[in-house]
Amino acid sequence: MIKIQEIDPDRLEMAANMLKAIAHPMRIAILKHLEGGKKLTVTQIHELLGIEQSTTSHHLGILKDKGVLCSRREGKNTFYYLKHDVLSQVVDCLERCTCGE
Amino acid sequence: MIKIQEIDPDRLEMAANMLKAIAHPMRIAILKHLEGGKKLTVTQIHELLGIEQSTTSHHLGILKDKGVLCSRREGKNTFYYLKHDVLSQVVDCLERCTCGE
DNA sequence: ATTAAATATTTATATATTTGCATTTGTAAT
DNA sequence: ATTACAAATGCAAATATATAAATATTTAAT
Repeated sequence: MIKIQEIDPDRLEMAANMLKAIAHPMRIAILKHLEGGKKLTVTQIHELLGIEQSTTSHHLGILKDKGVLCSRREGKNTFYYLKHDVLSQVVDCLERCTCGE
Repeated sequence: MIKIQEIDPDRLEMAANMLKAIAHPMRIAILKHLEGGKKLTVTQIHELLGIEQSTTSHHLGILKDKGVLCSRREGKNTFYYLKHDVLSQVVDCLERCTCGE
């Protein structure tokens, strides 16, 4: 049994940033739409969520910047998808915890 | 295969709040100290983290309010501990994700 | 080279969060 | 009842975040 976690401030900061990126209702909704390796464009997400295009782009930018999502441009479209699929499990886990209040 | 997640705005909000509560370097550090069912007092945590007593109390209050921690008073001390132990797994999972950047 | 569609950026405003100090409340001991 | 220790609260200043409107960039088609 190795104790790797001596609480490195930088890792702490990174983890917090990643979580902060996810910790927003719209961004969680985005993640849920991307579960299972799905790839969606900015427009698709903006229509699915019913929020402004620029707001959508901002949220996607945050998620990408913090290492939650990746993106790939194909012609005029940019597809976004989960970088680590486990992240959607994190969200599910959290939701289960919010259940039994 | 049941599709439970029709993305209820309230659940979304709840999950986001819980995540927001966790998404802070100091608060993640607190969770790591409480892993495995450990119970610590405000003073212990405030000394472990090297931050102000009132700041510590604030952070603990946020974590408790959002359903991440529970507390139990014993004499002059108040012990804080994880409500759902799975939450420390969430943190570990996240940290693993921050690794392979 | 123009035009149009998709995405990103800039900017401004509103709102929320973090932090520490000072204070207050709760509890136990003398 | 006074004192002492532990924890919580109110407050203010600094900082960060969210949103949307307007603008700019990128790419493809004509």
